[in-house]
Amino acid sequence: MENYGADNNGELNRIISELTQGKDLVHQLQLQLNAPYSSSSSSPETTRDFLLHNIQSKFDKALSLLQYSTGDTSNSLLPHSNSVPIPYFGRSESPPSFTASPPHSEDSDRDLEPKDPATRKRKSNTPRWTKQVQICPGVPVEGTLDDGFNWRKYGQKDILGAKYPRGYYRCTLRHVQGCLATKQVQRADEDPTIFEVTYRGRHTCNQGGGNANNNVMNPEPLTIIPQNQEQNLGAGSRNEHQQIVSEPQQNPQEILLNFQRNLNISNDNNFNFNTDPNNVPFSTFASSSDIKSDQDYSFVPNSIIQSNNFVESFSPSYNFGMSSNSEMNNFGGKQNGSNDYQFNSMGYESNFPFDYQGFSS
DNA sequence: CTCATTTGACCGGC
DNA sequence: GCCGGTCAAATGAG
Repeated sequence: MENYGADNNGELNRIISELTQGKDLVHQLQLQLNAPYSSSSSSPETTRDFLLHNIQSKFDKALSLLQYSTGDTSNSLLPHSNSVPIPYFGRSESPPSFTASPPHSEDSDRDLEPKDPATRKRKSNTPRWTKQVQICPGVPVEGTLDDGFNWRKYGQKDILGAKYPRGYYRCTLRHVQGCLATKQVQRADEDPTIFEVTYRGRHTCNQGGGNANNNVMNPEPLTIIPQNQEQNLGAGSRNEHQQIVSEPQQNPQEILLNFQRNLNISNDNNFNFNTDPNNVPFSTFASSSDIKSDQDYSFVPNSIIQSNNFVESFSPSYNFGMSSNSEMNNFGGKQNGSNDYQFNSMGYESNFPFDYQGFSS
């Protein structure tokens, strides 16, 4: 589905070059980290910071090149990317023919008193955008797709004409901060490995490093990928765009994904290149909550598989801090004080709340 | 005990 | 009346 012309070959070489340099830099960083205590001229921290900065720069550049080259969807490196916004997505969505819901939520108690009629109106004119996420076949989906936000499932429904039920999620900070962002997740009929994630509303919460605006505009730039875990992707809040995360099929993707596979960062702060790429299944994104302390993690620049509209950069926000959100939404089990590695630039971990049972039935 | 998920029921648009 | 979206009690996990 992709045809790479001569121009793209040139771009591709540049991308490869950048990634290769980045890989070398990672290796250097690994040596730095492994070194007991180098008596070099500069302090270890300075050297590491320097290397880190360069690595980020290389990745950034490669991503920019990649996304620049994917600007033309006909030559897209993203098999199903669609740079065209799709304001209303789905087989059953109604046009925005009625007035907007008032800002207050629909959480009022329907049993105690009549609801404000408007409270249950569909949020038809709230921002809506869809992304498609493809998972690795055979890999359990029971985990999460990390989009940098914490979601809580509030419903699931069988949709007419759809094989799989649709899951409904809302921001966990809905009650705390009045964030009205919601999302719907549905497995595609045609390809069960593809999930359609429809986001509605903007995050007004402080998830994502406390910058709501940043949340709104930033899809997930970077996701941590524990090996042997399920895919963990999602969109940050951004007005109307579509994304697809797809399995590598063409050279550039393979290159990048091999790169991803080979680049790990382990929990002891060591960067590693896997010697065996087969060790890391593709797209084994995982719930942050599933991350075990002794696991290796793979950096995956989600931006390379995102909308063509973006030129993402690796944000150096490798926040290894703990999530302090008391309303953590850890689907598949609660989590209290476990290590939440925050690799999103938004500085927040979240789980993609897939209910595998629901989506696999 | 707390909190997230499940699931049947309800609500509102069409 | 149908259907999608949401609510909230029940349930279960940690």
